[in-house]
Amino acid sequence: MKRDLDIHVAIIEDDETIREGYAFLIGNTNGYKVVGTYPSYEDAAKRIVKDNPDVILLDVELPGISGIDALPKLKKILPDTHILILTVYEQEMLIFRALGCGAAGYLTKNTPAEKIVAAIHEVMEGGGPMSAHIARMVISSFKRNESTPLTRRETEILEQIATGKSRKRIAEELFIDLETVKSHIKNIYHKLNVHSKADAIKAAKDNKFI
Amino acid sequence: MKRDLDIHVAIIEDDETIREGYAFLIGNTNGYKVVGTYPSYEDAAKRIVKDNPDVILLDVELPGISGIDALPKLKKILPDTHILILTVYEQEMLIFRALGCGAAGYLTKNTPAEKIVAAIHEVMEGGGPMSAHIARMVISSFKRNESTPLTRRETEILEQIATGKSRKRIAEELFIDLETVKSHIKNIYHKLNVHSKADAIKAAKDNKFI
DNA sequence: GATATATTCCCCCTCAGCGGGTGATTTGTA
DNA sequence: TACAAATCACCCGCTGAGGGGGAATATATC
Repeated sequence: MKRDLDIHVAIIEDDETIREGYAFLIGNTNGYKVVGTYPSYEDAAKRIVKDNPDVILLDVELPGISGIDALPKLKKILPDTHILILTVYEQEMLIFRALGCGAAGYLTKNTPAEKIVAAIHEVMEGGGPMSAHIARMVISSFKRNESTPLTRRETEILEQIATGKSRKRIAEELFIDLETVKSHIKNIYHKLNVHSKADAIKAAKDNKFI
Repeated sequence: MKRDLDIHVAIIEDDETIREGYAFLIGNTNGYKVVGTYPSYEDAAKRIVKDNPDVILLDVELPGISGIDALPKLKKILPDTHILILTVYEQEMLIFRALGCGAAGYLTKNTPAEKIVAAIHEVMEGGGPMSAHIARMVISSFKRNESTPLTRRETEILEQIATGKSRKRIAEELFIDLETVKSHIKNIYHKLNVHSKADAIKAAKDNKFI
């Protein structure tokens, strides 16, 4: 067996039973090798660079520095390593923050063992494994509200406003008069019941009109 | 067999071979029933409401109205139906537009048959099935650039600017002086080589600093 | 201890932009 | 035909934005 071709996996997880369970599972799967298991980020930081894993399974609820906070630090010392979040939490905040910090995937702990191994493989192949509910939440974050009180033109102009453009510039780029833009903005404010750009943007974003 | 408990599936796909292939595959899987197959949106529009599917497999490259443009129309006449995009294209634009229009999942056509059936099931269970590469692209869209020329405070303030807030309001909300905010903004503009809010927001977004 | 860098605050200046009121016209579409 | 959407007009007050200086604190980093 060519150990060089194995996918090197590291596990950061405080619960010993779970940690050793994953290690056993992955270590005994052909093509995978566990190069390190650590109960916390602090422990991992000492040895993980020389262990040099291809993929890290990272728990979120760790003692000391949380998994989320550890993520950017790990990406810094191991830029080419893929990090898979593994957690019981399904809070949007955590998910988006993790993905924003460069997590390659996000799995919940009820994920069956064989799926975790498959996810590691998927990550190495350029995929982005996610648990079903996570994926739905991620997709939902893209979804616009289909029932907006704004007309098409109003929505368009509000989007321009949200990019910080001045009304004059919007007018120029849409080939309409400044007065027309002002008119639209006035109508937008009335419909959204706001009195400033910032509040309009916030209201529209909260309701996913834009 | 209780037909009422089957998942009702409709297929909109112009290629007859593929369409009938999917129909055969899904129709012969226990728990699934194909209630309609249509070669275009125009054809589907006539009958799909009374066929009343739970899930629609929607091709993107359709004659006449494209699948993407058909998506919002279908969501309008069948608000509770889940729509799965099935396509050969992996263009970001298309993907995000489809997800923004309320697609429940996005599969590429090289997806093996059994995975498509699994995806339909996943959609009904509240999941959001995506092909591996699609998922990675979606995840990447969340990812920030880790190397920004801006300091933490500058990034924070630029984010506030991007929400349309005035400098005064930002100062109040961050409990700092207006002059401090002005100072930071000046530094941001210098670093990004811009001279207005709009350009700063654009430059930062393009480079994923925010 | 010296050197940067980040963060904070201060003064000056000009000009364009913003928010709001009250209208009208044309163009589709139901 | 009646309605909504989109366009343009002219009024007003005022505050906000952008840019020119400079300078005092930390807090690292060397």
